[in-house]
Amino acid sequence: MKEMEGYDASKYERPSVTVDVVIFALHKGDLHVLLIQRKRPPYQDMWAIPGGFVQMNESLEMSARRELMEETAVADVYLEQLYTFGAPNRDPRTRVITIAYIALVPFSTINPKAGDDAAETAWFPMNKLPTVAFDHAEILGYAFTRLQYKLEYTTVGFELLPDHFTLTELQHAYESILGEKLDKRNFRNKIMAAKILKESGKMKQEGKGRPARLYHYRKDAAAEIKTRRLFP
Amino acid sequence: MKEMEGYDASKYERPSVTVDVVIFALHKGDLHVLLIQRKRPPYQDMWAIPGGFVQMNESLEMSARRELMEETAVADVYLEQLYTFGAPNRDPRTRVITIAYIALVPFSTINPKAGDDAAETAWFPMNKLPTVAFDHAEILGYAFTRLQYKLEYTTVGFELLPDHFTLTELQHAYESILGEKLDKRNFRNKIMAAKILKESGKMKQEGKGRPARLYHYRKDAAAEIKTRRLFP
DNA sequence: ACAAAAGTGTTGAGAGTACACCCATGC
DNA sequence: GCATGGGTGTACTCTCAACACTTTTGT
Repeated sequence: MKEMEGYDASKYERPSVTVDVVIFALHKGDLHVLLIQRKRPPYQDMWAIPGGFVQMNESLEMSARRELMEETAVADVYLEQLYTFGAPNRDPRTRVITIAYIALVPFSTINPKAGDDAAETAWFPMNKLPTVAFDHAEILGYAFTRLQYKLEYTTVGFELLPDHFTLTELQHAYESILGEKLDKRNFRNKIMAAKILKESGKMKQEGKGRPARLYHYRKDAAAEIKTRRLFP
Repeated sequence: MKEMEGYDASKYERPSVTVDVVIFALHKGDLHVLLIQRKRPPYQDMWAIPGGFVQMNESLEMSARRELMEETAVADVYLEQLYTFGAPNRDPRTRVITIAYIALVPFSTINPKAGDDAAETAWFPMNKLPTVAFDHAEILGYAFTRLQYKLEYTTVGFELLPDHFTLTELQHAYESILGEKLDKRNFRNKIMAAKILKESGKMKQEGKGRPARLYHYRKDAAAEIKTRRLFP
C-alpha cells in the first residue's frame, strides 16, 4: 500500500473486476460444470464460466454467491476462492481481473437457471468440455486440479452428494473425480474409521439388488486431516 | 462474464486493485516479515505490508515482482499468489481489492530497501509483529498458515535458505517455522531418502564444534510429493 | 582434555494395500 | 433360482516415531 500514500484515486486508471464461479456437480456418475453460452462478441456463441462484475458495496464472496444464485437458485452451498486471473489481455476489450471461485452443488437440489435471465446454460461433463471463451479453459483446468487435490485430504467431496447417500454412491463420486478405481473394502473401512458418516437408519429402495444403507455426513466432523509430511 | 454482454465499461464504477507482497525471510533462526511504515493517514505511522497498484499493462505476478524489486532488490525468488482480499471497507478511503502474494527470500541475498524510495522498512519476527494497518493482520496470519502448510508437503522451505546450507541449519528452519522440535536422526533420514539434496563437498568452516557438510538443493527434484489421503 | 556441534541405526507400532466370498432383494 | 448390487476381514508391507552414543574440530 506504500504507493497509496499521497494517493488520489482518480489519477490511476482502474481495471474492471469480475468474479467467475466454476460450478461443479455430479450427474450420472460424472463430474459436470455449468457453463453459459455467450450471445455477443467477443467469443460469440462460445461457452463461458458464469460470472459478473463485483459491485462496489459487496464482498467478493457475496458477489460469487449472487452469481451462483442467479445461475442455479441455490444458496448455502460450498464455495471457495480459487485463484485470481489477471493477464493483461485475457479479455480483448479491456483489462479485466477476475477472482475465480469454485462451487460444489448437489445436482439434485438445483433447478437450472430457475432464477436467471434468458441466457442459455448447460451442464458439461469435465472430460467433454466445449471450447470455452477467454482464458476459461485455464481456469477450468485449475479448478479441476484443485478439486481433485482437496478431495484427497478434506471432506469437500460430500458437498457434491445429496443429503443421504449410499457408500457405493460416495465411492463412485470419488472414483469419477479422481479418475481411478478404488477398493471397496478399503474405502469402506477407511471412511468408517474416520467417523464422519452417520447411518440414517433408512434404506435405499429404488434400484436392483440388495438395498443399501443410507448415510449422511456429520457436518461437525473435522474437515481436514493431518497429511503425511514430506519432512517431519 | 454473462453480465459483460452488451457491456459498456464506463457504466460500472470500478474498484482500485492493488498487489500486496508478504515477504518472508529467516534471520537468526526466526521467521521474519518485511513491513513498511506508513507516512500518511489513514493508519499513519503504522506498519503495513508492501504493495502498490496494478498497472494496466502488467500481469498480477509482474506487479508483485515489481513491488518485490522495489523493496528488496532481489529478483528470481519464490513468489506465489496467496489470496485476494476484497471486503468493501478494508480501506476506509475507497474500495480496494488486493491480491496478496507470498515471497520467500534468503535473508543474506537482500540489501533491504536498496532499490527503494525513502520509505521506512524493517524486518519483524512473526511472533512479535507490531499492530498493522488495514486488514493486514489477517493477511499476515493467512500467509503464515499457508507457509506452514506448504512446508509439510513441498520443498518451499529451501527457498528461505542460502545456496549452501548444513542439515542442522535446514532443520532449524523447519523447526522455527513449524514451531516444534524435530528429531535429528529422523529428520536427516527422511530428507536424505527424498534425494533432493546434493553434497557440495565443502564444509562449513565458521562456528565451533565439528565442521558440517554443506548441501544444496536440487531444483530438478520433484517439488511436491504425494500425501496420505483421507480416503483412497 | 574438554566443550561444542556433527553424524549415525534399530526397533516396535500403526497405517496402507491387496485380496474373495456370502447376503439381501426383485424379477 | 438367478441376476444384481451390498456388505464383510485378514495378512503382509511399509512408513512413522522413539531413542543414545561416537566423531571431529577448536581452545
